[in-house]
Amino acid sequence: MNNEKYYQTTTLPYVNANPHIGHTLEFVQADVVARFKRKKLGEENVWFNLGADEHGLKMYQKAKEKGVTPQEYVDEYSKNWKEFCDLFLISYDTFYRTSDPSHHKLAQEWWLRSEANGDIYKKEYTGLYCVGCEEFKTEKQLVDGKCPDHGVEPIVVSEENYFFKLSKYRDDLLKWLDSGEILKPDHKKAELKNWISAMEDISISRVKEKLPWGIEVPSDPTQVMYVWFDALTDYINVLKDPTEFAREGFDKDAGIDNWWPGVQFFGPDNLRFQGGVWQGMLASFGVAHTRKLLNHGMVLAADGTKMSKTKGNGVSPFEQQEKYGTEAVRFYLIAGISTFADSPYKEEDLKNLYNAHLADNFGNLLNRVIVLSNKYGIDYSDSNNIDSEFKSKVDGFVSEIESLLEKFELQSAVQKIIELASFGNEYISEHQPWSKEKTEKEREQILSNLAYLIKNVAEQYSYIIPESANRALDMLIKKESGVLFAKID
RNA sequence: CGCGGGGUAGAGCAGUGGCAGCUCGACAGGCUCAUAACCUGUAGGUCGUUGGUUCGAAUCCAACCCCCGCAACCA
Repeated sequence: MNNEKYYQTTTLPYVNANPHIGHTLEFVQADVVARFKRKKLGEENVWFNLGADEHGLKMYQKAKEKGVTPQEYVDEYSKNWKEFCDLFLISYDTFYRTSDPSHHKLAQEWWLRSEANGDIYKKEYTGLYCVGCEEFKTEKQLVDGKCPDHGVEPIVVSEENYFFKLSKYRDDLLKWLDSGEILKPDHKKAELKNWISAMEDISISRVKEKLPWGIEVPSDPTQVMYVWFDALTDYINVLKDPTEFAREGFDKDAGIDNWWPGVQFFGPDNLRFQGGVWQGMLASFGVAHTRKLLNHGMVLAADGTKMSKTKGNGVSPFEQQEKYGTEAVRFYLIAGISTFADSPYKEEDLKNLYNAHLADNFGNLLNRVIVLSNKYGIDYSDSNNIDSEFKSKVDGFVSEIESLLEKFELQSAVQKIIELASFGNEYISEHQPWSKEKTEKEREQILSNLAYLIKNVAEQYSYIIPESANRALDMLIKKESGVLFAKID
């Protein structure tokens, strides 16, 4: 029995944001790994967490605008996020919500622990405060010294906040980052280390009067925790108390020690939070650092620049899904988008890659093997008919694919799956089982070999396109010919 | 001189001292079991610019040009 346990989490999006293509990339990447790990380690040994960050000023303001309570507001939005995950077949085990009472309790416990370690202190903070926005502004946010939204000069306000001694952990974090292959991609290390070397203590609370929607500081009811401080603790809180957040049938044994340290997926803007702030917090809590930080790239618009609302060059995951289907989008995000580097999202590429690799290469191979075997009445299901040399070649591909997946090199892994399917097409062309010269015995061996190859391709594809891959296996077993992947025009 | 990444075929990328590669796209031939598919082959690149080191540079060094991200709700 394998007792290795694997835990991974994505970042928690602000719940009032609309899911965009970057979230889709992060979730799909994480989902592919989770599905792979479940296959290798067993369902019960894999835990894939996802969730929503539900506190903060934005949520509070939006709820007020809509005339609903913040809780009602976040309930609605969390539901949308879950639907988004379902739409893209994201097989999370827990969907964590920071507005949940159990999260409040646990976040407060961590606060007290950090405080007991002498890492939290009170300090006066002075800043430019816009009364209209009810928030502090930085100099750069101002236009001609005035708030761009309200056209009013902000006033200088001082308030007392709690601060976290992040600077205390600089050396610890720098040492940890050099202790192994912690961060992917490697070239982001310089950036992170730069930031860590200069990191200062951070404000981790707000005056409750100004921001009633948050978690109370345990020792001071006039203050609430700053969203980052509470939200980040989710990654380990869920391991303590998963009951409220788990999918039906979830029965994983809880406890940090069983599952942590885990693997974290996050985007480019989160590098300093996940790699710096959160790691400092973990050190303060006396909990191990993250096992692996996976920093995916940014999905850029087709012209290679950042997607933005003002430029109107954004790509909506919902539109893409409607246009091409869930699995085509999933496939493109893994096969066409660089796993760790910034990449442009081009619909033309999505179509080409889908047509070339799924319809023409794999889908067509599947169909031709089934049609041939039906035509000649061949049973390819007997594994004794598989040629051993052929089998070891296929197995070699599979082990290469798996070792790439172990290293989270998702795009390279798909390339290998594609190569394996191509090998099938080359093989069938070379051996021509349709030729009149072939004996039944020869046809049986050729088609058995190919059936074995197809089965393996489908199994590897099942992490990326789970529904189609299962359908492929089903068609193969039932010898049911047909078009599995229709071409996209 | 804020920090970091990048500039290689029409497109997306790999290649960190030894004959310029991969996928897609384009084109030609072959095959006919198959989804106008598949197989084989062809075309297409002064590797951002200039200078240097070297027997030899896409790769190392220097300077410069250009693009992108972060710094500012945002994966």
